[in-house]
Amino acid sequence: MLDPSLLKNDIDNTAEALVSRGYNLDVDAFKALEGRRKEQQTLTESLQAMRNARSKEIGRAKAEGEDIQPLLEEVAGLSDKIKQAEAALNQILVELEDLQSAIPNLPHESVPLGKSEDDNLEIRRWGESKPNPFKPKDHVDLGQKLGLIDFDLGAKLTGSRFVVMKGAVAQLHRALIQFMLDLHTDDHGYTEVNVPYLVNSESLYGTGQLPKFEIDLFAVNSDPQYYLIPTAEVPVTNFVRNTIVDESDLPLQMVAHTPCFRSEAGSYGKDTRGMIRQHQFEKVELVQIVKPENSYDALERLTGHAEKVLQLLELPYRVVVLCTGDMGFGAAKTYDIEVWLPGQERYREISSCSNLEAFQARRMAARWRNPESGKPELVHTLNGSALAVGRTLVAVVENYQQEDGTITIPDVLRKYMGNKKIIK
RNA sequence: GGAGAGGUGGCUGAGUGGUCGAAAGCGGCGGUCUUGAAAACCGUUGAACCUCGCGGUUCCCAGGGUUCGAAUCCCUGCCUCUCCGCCA
Repeated sequence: MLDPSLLKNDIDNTAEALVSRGYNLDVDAFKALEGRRKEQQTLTESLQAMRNARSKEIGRAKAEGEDIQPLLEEVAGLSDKIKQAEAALNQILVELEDLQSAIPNLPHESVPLGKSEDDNLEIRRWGESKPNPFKPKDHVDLGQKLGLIDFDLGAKLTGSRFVVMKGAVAQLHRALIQFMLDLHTDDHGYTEVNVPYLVNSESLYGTGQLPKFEIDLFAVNSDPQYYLIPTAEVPVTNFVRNTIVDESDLPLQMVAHTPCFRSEAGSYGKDTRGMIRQHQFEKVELVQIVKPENSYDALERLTGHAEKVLQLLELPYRVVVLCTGDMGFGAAKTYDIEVWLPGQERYREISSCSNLEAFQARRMAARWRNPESGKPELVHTLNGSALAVGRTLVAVVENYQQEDGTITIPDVLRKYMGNKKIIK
């Protein structure tokens, strides 16, 4: 949600800034609706004020033993009028809310202009893909040859875009999770949290998935309706929904490992091969709740925390800053980290680190008390994958493959795998 | 699943249907005192929205209802706690 005062007082500039990310705000419709709101609110509140004053008078008159009948007659019908006015106002407020909750965040000034991922800007690379003396296989072939990654079984149990990992690959998957959690808690100062995988619609509204992106979610047939989380960002960021955080508790830095569930509506035929795009995958997610003045420093650090995982795994990667047209709905600025996949001979997204500024905080009413103003003010929220576990596993398998199809286990993971050195 | 109790400001906790946005205490902030601190004392201290301002509106878990008027009465839902049953 954008600052409503931007829409009320500076809507033309705001609309222009939104165009850069491909969103066309209907300025005239908004202005008209906002005008109606103002008018109806003034009317409603003056009727309410009248009722309050008269009711007080009646109370006083009754206490003094006066005849209140004339006063009662005077307010007859007022109550109905107020109800009508309130209903009309609520109708307008709902329309305004619908409109406002569908508007994406404004991009930060440092974000490059662009229309699609082709306009994203690479800002650094780390590591080099080892020149292979043999033609590298992709993780599907490798996994099948080892008999440890079974897509057919996943499809039998559930359907397409599900997978079963077995034996040492399942163990590698678990080792990656533990390695990442230990790194972020021990070295980067995050608090590990374990959270629900089902959330309510309020939480999804708070982080921006609802109401606009319901189609991307899996819903559970429950009453009230619950949804499977598409990312740990949802439950963890919502820790601070409707709360005023103590200044001394900021920044909040939390790390969670969860499964993530995505319907992948609209990506039919995309990445159908392999584990890159699954309906269910696991992720280690970083979330920070910070003072506004610190949020861009925090974004750099958070991105660095995600990069550190790849560095320790010695996986080559690059960092790109997303252009205005390619950013997610709530993001003001996003860095994607892309890992080198020899099987595809290209970099693929393995992490996305975003500063949402006050966009989610406003939807969530997540605030802190600023001692300078003495007032509650909105916090800034950030999140980033560190990392997507399934894709990291793919990267390890493909980058550490040997000519005979076996996989060397990265040094930092061996202690989590009984000091095993190789998967064969 | 059965029986009961309860949800009020940062926290604890009062609140006969009518100056209640709400007593009191704690905490926070400011001050007096003190070499400094503590203690004591005095004052102050919820949020959102409308308005240049005066001021106004809304909010006592949520949503409905009764009433001229609801924190207070009624209905529904959600959540918490206690006891019983079941259960990983």
